[in-house]
Amino acid sequence: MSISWVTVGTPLPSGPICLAVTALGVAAVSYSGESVGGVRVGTPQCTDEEKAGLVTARLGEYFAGRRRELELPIDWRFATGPHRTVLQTLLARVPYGATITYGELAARSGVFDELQDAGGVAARTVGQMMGANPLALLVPCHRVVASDGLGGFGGGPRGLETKRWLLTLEGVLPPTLDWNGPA
DNA sequence: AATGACAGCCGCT
DNA sequence: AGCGGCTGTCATT
Repeated sequence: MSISWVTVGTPLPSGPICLAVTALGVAAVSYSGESVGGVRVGTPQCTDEEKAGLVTARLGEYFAGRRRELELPIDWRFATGPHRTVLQTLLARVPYGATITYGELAARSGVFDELQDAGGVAARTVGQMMGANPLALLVPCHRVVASDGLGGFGGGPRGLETKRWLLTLEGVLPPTLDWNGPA
């Protein structure tokens, strides 16, 4: 099945994002043109006007604060096994405006042996899975935080800043002085 | 209360 | 086969 790319402008500190779309839906999302899941961002551009328009419109509404759930079709091809299970758990259990810790998500996913989980091993594994998440934004990995703070974020040098921006948009964090999003 | 060591693994190169 | 990376707990001070 072929993959094509759509570029969408955003108010994020990291700038525009690129989305990989297939006939099944969105397969990957990349901040600032980094490769995802071993697939290079770039050509070919998406020529399906309807699909590209839908993606652009939904994201635009989300960033403007007019849409809480993206509700875009997802192609899970780049998330397999436990990785996919954790991502789907996150998508199903953590709604807009809520957060969950790495450890708690690990427990709820049920893919780790909790009795043998001494020292937060499962939590680290979840963190690694979030870092390798091919579906940024669609699967709300920015709502996963550390037990004692914000936690980390990939997506380039502006990663953490981007995570804060998204949490501010969703009302989890108070706006900063340089907030450029919707009220 | 603050700091630091350490344990352990998925996926890319 | 190696390595880097979005954490949490415990033992110190």
